Amino acid sequence: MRARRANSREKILAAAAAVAREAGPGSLSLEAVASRAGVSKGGLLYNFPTKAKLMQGLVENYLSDFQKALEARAAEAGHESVLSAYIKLSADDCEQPKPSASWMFSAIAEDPDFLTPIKAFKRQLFERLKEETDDLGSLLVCFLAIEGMRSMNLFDSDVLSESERQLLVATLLKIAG
Amino acid sequence: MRARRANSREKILAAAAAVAREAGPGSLSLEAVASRAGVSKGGLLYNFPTKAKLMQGLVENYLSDFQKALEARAAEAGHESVLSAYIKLSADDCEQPKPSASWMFSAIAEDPDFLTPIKAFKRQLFERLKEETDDLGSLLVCFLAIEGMRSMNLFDSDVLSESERQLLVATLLKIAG
DNA sequence: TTGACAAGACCGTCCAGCCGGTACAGTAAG
DNA sequence: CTTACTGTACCGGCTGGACGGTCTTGTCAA
Repeated sequence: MRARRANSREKILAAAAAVAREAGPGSLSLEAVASRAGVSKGGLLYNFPTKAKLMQGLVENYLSDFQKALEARAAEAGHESVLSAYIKLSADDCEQPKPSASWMFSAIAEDPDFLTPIKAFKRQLFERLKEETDDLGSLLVCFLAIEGMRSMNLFDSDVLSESERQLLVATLLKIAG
Repeated sequence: MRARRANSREKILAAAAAVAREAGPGSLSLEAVASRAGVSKGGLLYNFPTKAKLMQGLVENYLSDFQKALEARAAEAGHESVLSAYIKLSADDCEQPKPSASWMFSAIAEDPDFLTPIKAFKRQLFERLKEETDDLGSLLVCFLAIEGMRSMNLFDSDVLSESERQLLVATLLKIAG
């Protein structure tokens, strides 16, 4: 299990995300990822026997990172609700001009089912948010607005200006109470 | 311009959307589209000399359809605002369980720039909505929530139940005033 | 007959996955 | 200590197949 020089697995995952972000989701080939990770193609295939496994690894990595970040935010003092934590986390995520998850498009092209765990995660998160409020309408609006913000970031959409995004987040936090 | 049997161009566009929707965005090849459209590959390439042109046609077709539908809604009696029309139109669009625009993923994989006209269109729409209200915060929330709803539909996400979506739309219409 | 349009074989390119190698760490017998 | 063996981590050339785009050969309406 231990790697001799470094953890190739993580390097490869990071490289895959970088390639998709910088060269476009259509350019996410095994060779490109291997080269970017400073690993040979054979080495990549050793860690991820198949491209599907690589995609799966990307999804799992993304989800566990997200989970960790959300938990950290929610545990911070001064957060009255998980929803607020989610809003702030998403706002920070969308701060970055470059979409960090373009690899999702590659995954969808490969097989739409790769996103199933992400859908399940979102539903789970939604259920959790439902438990801490009695105003389902407001929650829905907030939840979907965040979804919209994330989606725009994913599509690298500069439809909203910086100040508009800030106003949006402020308004959402007010609604969230 | 006139076609001998039917309008091949539209048939091809529809076939492309159908292939992306049913076989997955990764399966949108020229041969698959041609076959689905009941046209030979040569015939397809006659109408769209290149795959890029086909994608472009898909985008333009989508945008003009959307524009027409929105204008029709906005012109209907009883609509007090374009925002309401946009909300209702989007609600109806998302009624269909199958995402009608999976081809967008193929376009992104081909070249993310294909979506530039869509971004421009959205910005334009947003500017238009801004002019009919003085509550920018509420508009942002509504606009992004719609974006989120559309995004979930696009990703074929069944995160929200039917009744939840209805409540969402009702709440949005209330916010929109 | 002609020319607009369609057919599909064909070519070059690209890529996922395979496979035969290499290097090295740990183990253990002599 | 040394030699032989084993399993892990990684390398990179190869191949078979798929796909985009070209080209030649039809075909049918006027």
